[in-house]
Amino acid sequence: MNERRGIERELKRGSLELIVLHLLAPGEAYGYEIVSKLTSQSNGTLEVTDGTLYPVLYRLERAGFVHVRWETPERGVPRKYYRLTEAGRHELAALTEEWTTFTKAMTKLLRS
Amino acid sequence: MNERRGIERELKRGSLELIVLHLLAPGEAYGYEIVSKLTSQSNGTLEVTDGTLYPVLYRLERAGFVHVRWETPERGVPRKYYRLTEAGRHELAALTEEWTTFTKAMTKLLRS
DNA sequence: CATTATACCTTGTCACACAAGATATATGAC
DNA sequence: GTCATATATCTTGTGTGACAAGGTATAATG
Repeated sequence: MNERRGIERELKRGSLELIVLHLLAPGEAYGYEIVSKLTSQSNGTLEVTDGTLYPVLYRLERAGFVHVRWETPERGVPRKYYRLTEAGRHELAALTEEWTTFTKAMTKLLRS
Repeated sequence: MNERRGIERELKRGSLELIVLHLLAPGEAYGYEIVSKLTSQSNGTLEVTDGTLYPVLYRLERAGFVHVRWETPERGVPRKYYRLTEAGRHELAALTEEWTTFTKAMTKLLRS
């Protein structure tokens, strides 16, 4: 009881979209790949379940920030590849800016 | 239309409790005072409305992280003063740790 | 005396991270 | 052969918390 659910779940809010856009910046990637990458790195701090990621990707697509391409290999499960659009790059820049501003304000406060 | 609501609202999630605990660390304070302080400083980045803050304070009280004291001056509106408990100080330390870990992971990712 | 500032509280809305389910194919173990 | 695991996608429901928008009451100011 008293679960002590931690604040990581809340901390990710607003940051997750930025994380995904950033991961797509170097080139295209598919959903499962992003989940695996986030799970393996950063000691799981930025770990995300697939049930969380897929809605994010859908939102990004809906907003025009990513372009989607299906790839169906001769053997294997089809993959959905995501690639940043021009609008997506602008959004990435804007979110990075917002995130940095907020974090700087927090850091300044916590040091006072 | 297309409101572009920004991510600041989401970014505050999880951080706000930490902010309040931190502001109470030097000594007691009352709600309206905290709202004013946050509104005036940090270019409004960490600005909070009273409708947001009071529920936070209530949650902190409920969890035993703050102690509450009413002060009714001979003239003027009564104020509700909040002061950290020992459990509150531990929570402050724990949240600071969690926040720092998360932010470091994000910073590392964004630099890659 | 009407407005503004101080100081508190409540209700309803919205967004989103996540758990828990589901589907389908390929591979490896026994 | 079949049973489990890994790959890869998606959906539905739940809980949480920041906020808008309302409310009450007192003191100061023009």
